Amino acid sequence: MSDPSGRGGNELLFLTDDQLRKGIEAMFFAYRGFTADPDRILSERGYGRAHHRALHFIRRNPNGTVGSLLSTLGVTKQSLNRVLRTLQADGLVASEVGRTDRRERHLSLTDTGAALERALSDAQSERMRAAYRAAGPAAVAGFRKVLEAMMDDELRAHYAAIEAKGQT
Amino acid sequence: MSDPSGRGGNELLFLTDDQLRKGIEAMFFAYRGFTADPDRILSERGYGRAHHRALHFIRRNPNGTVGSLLSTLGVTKQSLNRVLRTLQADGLVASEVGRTDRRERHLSLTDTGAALERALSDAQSERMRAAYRAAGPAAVAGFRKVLEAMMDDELRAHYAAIEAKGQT
DNA sequence: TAACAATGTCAACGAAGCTGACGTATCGTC
DNA sequence: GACGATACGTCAGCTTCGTTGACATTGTTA
Repeated sequence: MSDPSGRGGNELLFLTDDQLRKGIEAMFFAYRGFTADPDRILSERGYGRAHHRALHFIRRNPNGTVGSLLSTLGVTKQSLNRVLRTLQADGLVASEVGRTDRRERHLSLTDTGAALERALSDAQSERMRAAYRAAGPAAVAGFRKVLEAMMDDELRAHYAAIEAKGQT
Repeated sequence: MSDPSGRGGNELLFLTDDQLRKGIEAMFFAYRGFTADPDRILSERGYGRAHHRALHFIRRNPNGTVGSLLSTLGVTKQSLNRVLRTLQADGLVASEVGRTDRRERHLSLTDTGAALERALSDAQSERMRAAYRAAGPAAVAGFRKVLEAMMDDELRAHYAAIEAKGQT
């Protein structure tokens, strides 16, 4: 902030220890806000953040296999399976045997599943929208740029692949 | 939604559903990267993310009380106590009876505690620095702006109070 | 047919959050 | 000086969500 814009040398002012620390703390506090709204909805219905993530990425990649979901989420199959089992039992997620490879299971949201996903997504988007609006387009571009640079290489590949698929 | 971008008005393009979703996913993947490096160090020593947070904020506010730490971390005292107990037992954190109010306990890092905190902080800062450098000063300003707008009001107050204290 | 791959599941464990209840020391106030 | 509030610690028990390890089932492929 407040770049003294003096002259030459302190284009590096933003790499100060203090600036880095502020970034770290901002990330910490912002992530709490980021998850707060969906968490409320989820806990009302007896679900947790893990269910949210599963719903989100199933919607993002309908009819994707369990394996692909596993690798975007980055958890063990045992952990995912626990979540998936309850979502299927509750009729939010449907699983279909693969056509070409019958070992695979392809996951999709049922109508009720899609409804919950939408409720969660709306809550989170709403906060995002407010933040975006408050910060303005230029800030948003910077925001995305820094976040992308912060990912692990492997995660960035996932991210890029997902984003490339285009939107809704 | 999905502003057909008819004509003039798409300074609002950044508020598109698709843009918001990308922001959400970027946040998800970036946070994983954000915590990855410290997590590695911590698990080597048998600690978790909760210990990291405690060490971080104790260093940030040396001789702060347990209560103040409690409210910046936003967890219950039982949860914090479990962490604090091990950190004290391992000689990383010192607790001193308050001078004016003897009910209070004031927390500080010992030398070994400070050393671990520094190791964690360095790892995290390193990634932050790389991301900042890759994204550039303008992006960093935007990054911080959006993050601050994303916090809960109450958290933003905490954040502001902490940042106001100036740096190391 | 044999090897490998994709998935599901049982069991056990650990980290880290939560609620509720209770104890102790201390402060402040009537 | 007694009493209620405050700051902190702690016991017990529960939940979510991650982990490892082992094993079965079903299919694909060489």
